[in-house]
Amino acid sequence: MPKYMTKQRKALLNYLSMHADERLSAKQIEDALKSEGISISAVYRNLSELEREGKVRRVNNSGSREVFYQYTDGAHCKDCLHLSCEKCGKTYHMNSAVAQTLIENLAQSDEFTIDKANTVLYGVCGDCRKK
Amino acid sequence: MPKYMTKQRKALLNYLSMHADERLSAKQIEDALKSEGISISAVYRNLSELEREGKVRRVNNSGSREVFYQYTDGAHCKDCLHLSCEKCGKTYHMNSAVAQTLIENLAQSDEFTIDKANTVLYGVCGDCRKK
DNA sequence: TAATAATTTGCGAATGAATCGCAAATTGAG
DNA sequence: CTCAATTTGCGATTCATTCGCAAATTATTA
Repeated sequence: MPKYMTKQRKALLNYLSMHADERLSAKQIEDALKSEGISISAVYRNLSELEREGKVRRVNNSGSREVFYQYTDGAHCKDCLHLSCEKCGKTYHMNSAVAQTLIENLAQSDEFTIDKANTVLYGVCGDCRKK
Repeated sequence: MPKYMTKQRKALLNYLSMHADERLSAKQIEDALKSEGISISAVYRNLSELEREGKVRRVNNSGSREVFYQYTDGAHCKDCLHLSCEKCGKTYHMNSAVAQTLIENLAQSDEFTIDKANTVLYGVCGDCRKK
């Protein structure tokens, strides 16, 4: 969709690809790219663009107004539910049979169609639990 | 926790109990109670208070900054996951064996502990699907 | 019921993320 | 290299939420 590959966009894409599946705030990104020379407006504009293209997803903890962005390659995300660790913010991709069963079961018995793209299960991941 | 039962708090509680499990924005509540005489500040303050008491829950769609409040009696919410309809905003309480299995399975195989209080599955409910 | 102390209210100001408008700079095609 | 289209950065704006504080309300005690 973007017509011109500017240095700001290049820097952003580069940074995002280094941090796939992490939850990053706009400010965090701006700070990280400060040295490359990028304004907060450009950060927001490009993130929105990437969101439209389906490469970036906006997320936040339930009930919070604090928004994060996360870059996903997308390839392996077609059919999985997402788990988000409340401690470290990392996203895990779940594509187990159980998840599938849950989704199908809901569709049939409860007549509720899960929107996989927008559903995130919150909790604490194994790594963080051990600490 | 509140010491004094003011008319504003009474009006708010009354309104909320009439709309249990619905997602209401602060503005929506303010508008509805305008005639009773309540300021937006009082709406926010009392909602926060109720949230601290566990009677109100803040929610929003993933990635959105738009916050809603929903009143829950809480009694039947101990062990269920929540389904939220993206069309009508209604919340459904799911306590099926499948959900339980999903949660236990994640805990064991993936070592991910679901935070039931903060997890909402998004999708479309049966009623809205039919339309 | 009147007096009093504590709490809560409403207002207006302050905050902070995100968006907008626009002139200036950058990009890439020819 | 030239030029039109696109993107940038800045500053102003919006909008939900929070804050500070004086004034009003509440409940208690006499």
